[in-house]
Amino acid sequence: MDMEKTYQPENFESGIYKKWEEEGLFKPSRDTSRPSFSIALPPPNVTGSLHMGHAFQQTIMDTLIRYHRMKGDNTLWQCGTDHAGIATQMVVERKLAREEHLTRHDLGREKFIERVWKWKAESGGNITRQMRRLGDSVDWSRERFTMDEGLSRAVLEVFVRLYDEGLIYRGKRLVNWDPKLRTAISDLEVENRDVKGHMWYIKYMFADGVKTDEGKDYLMVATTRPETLLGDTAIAVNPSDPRFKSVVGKDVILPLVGRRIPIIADIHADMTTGTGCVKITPAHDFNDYAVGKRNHLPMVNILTEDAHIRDAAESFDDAGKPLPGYDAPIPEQYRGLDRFEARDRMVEDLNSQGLLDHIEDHDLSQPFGDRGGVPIEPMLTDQWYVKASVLGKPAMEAVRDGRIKFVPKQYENMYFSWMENLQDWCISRQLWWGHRIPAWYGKDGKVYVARNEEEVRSKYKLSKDVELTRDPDVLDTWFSSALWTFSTLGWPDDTPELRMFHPTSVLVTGFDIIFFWVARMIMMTMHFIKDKDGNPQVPFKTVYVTGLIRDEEGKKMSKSKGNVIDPLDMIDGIGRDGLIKKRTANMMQPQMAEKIAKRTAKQFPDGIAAHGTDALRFTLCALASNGRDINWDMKRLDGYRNFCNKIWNASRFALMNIGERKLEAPEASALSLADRYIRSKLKTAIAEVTEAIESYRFDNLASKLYEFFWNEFCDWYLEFCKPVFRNGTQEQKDATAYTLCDVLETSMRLAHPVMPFISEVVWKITAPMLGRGNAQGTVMVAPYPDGKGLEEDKEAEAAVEWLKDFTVSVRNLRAEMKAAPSKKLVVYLRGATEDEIRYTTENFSYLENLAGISEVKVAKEGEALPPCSSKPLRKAEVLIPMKGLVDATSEIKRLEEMEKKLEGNIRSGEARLSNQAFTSKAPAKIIEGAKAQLELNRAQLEKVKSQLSELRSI
RNA sequence: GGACGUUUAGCUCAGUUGGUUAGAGCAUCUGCCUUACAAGCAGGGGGUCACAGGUCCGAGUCCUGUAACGUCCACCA
Repeated sequence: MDMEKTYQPENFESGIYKKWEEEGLFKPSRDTSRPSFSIALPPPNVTGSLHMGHAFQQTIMDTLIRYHRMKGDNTLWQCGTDHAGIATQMVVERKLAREEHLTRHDLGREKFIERVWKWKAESGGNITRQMRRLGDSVDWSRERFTMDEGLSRAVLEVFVRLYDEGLIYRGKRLVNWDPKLRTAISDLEVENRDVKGHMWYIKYMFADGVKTDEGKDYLMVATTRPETLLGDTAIAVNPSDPRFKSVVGKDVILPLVGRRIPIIADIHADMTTGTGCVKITPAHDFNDYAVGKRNHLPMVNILTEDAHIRDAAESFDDAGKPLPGYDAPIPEQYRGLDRFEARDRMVEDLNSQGLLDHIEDHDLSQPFGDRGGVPIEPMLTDQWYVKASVLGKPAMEAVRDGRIKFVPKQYENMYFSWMENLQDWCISRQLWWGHRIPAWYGKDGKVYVARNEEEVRSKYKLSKDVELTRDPDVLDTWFSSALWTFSTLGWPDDTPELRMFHPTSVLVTGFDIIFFWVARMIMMTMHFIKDKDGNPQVPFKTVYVTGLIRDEEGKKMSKSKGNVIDPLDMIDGIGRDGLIKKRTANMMQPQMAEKIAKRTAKQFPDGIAAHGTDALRFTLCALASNGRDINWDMKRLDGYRNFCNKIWNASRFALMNIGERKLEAPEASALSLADRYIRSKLKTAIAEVTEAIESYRFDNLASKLYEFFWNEFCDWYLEFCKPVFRNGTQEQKDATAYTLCDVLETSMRLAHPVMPFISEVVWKITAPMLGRGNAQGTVMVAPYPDGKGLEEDKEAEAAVEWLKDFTVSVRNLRAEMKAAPSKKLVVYLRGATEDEIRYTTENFSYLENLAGISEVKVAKEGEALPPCSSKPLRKAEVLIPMKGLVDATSEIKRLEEMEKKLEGNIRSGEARLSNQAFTSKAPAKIIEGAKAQLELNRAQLEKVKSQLSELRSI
């Protein structure tokens, strides 16, 4: 197999993946004698596309999966996609509106759902294609979709069981209502945004001629939502507020409406806020709802489901039962108006009637639906709820006692603080795309819950002629996601997979869905899945929480900001115009397009170059510092693409020098110093890399691989190999060839979890040369390096460290003397130890090349040398005759600077060591170190001084 | 209002239970097309570790406080 001269990943990555997949290598071994390792992929939106966050998380998952697979574990990466209720429905609705000018209501439920399935079929393959390009080794044969038959069965099962246990109930309550999507949403889906608004001060006139103690014939009420006054059913004052004590129990006249409402005393009213009087609208405000319940106030709903003023209000009692006797008329002029239009009209009318006292600017944080993007409206509706408080207790316990660990740990705080005051979870959605709620209603409104209509009739003993209608609502998407770890493994059946792979090993996800998903998964799983002793099983043992990937300025990547980069464009590259087109297509605010196009053109004048999958994955790992958001940096990606290129070329070097042939392992005695050294370093690198993976430090994993391969293997070892291949004996050549190939092959296995493709290419060439091929012919299932068979060799390391230091000293001097790189130098070494002299002379062939020298002369102490430029090296000294290279004056100047610096070091060292407190309290090791350092500095100073006096005497 | 996080070189970030003179990549400067690699090689410059106190022989690291930025939660008549 030939390696092309330059690294071009696009030529081989896709082909390699295809082969792996075709050969079924992503499936678990099912070898139960080995530990199981499993990850459930957080299911991406089925019709979505891959963004940087996915690429990041999936890289980490794939790295873990590949590592464990190579270790021989029975490894499963369970994948699949989510139906993403609201998101997907919205996309299809928008498409429908754009292309056919239709709403879903025009089509009707059945036809609409057909369209969604069609859309899924068309675009559902997008994200899985992208995952393949990323190299994800997921078991595609087990791919699931949350609305599959199997998973839907799990959803039904869970719902029915929870209902039968009394943990799911239906009730009329105030919920967060999205008027754009016309559905209830959970409190998690509400996003509070700071907006500039107003506070309106409105006079509510007393009925029956009542006056306050101050003699006013009205109560002043401050509100940010004047339009809701149509639904007011009381005014509240604080029970201990002296200003209003005398009017409690009296009535005021509701402005614009004329209805009488009572003044009540309730602690909700704060004497120091606003005017002290607060209007109570139980059907349109969460606090007021609580006040209404406490005081048994009627609740008056004045809004339609798209937040227009109703033609006639609906009245309920405090238990949510219709209250036809309560007459809450809506003045004709407001009927049918949008809520904000109605506000304007009413404020105008209040003003003209002299009931508007004044308006103040007011900053408030307003709730918005995170999907629909419009202000949500608290709305009185019938919804289904999960009693989260009951399920929450064991879920909290599992994290508290360590059965589930968060990495980084600080996210546990976030989890606890949310779990501690867990609200019941509203699970019904007034959508069409999703799992339909398995509840049926009789004509009398009675509720029956079972897996299907047939079961309802037998379970509740209903005869055939009882008419039943099914609840039209669907479940919150997160309801089915919460079952993901076990529903994908075949639950409610007791499958071998469930026994083998549950609990899963680790969950990799973003902090933004800890509440939405992680917490609910823990609750549901622990309630339904028990181990063989009947104890609740956790869904996963570790939660690895990733930060967000932001753009280079630290801004969130979003379509509307036009700063998104598709991970695939970094892999395969994209031209400038293509990138601009992508970023400005289908914009919600087309006016932004021009700005985005300009910025993009400026930032990427030549588009984005192809970097390959391995470089992208390596970069993502390198940037994955624990618990931090990542500001994406293209330069890092460039740097790591260069690293791939380095691996490529080092491999080419090896093949050029060895040739593709079978290699025999040499006797230990045949190994050169460099061979011993690199084997020793490799052993350390293996230990460090393994430790990094095990502790989820993917940044360390990347930097250890990088350091070893580039700074040790390439910068030094390959250079050490050159003279051997040029001038060595056959035996020396063979030993070095073997070591070179061995270390390269092992490095590829070490790197494979992060860089699956380039490691495959190089491994496939090198492994057979060493007799390490496998039946499948892939590094994917080759054993992960464990360092066995490699020896730590302190002596070789020490010798090579000396050779490196020596080389660096000579290079330093050469640069300072401005000697041409091509000029071979004669170098004197003076004052070295016996070992150091031996290292130098025995390995002169290495130095010749690395330092560009023709001869090393070992000089005795006091021996007269020609005038030299010199540099202390440890306690010895390296000298190069300055003749023709540098004059004495500048050399003296350089040495004087060095002298100054050394003297400074010595002074501070002496001060430290003469400090009683230090010598008596610091550990011996530190004191020894300080002494050695001082001694070294003194020796070096002595060298510098004598050299100085010698030069000055010329 | 409550909680958490961040602040280290021009930029993006490491820095372990406190221990000699604080690191990497990129950028920058100098010199090199040296038969694996110019996507490279060799060498250099660049830091009051946000600020103020404290503990300690010793603080980037521990404690207290301050500031700026960020995130989450709660509240908002």
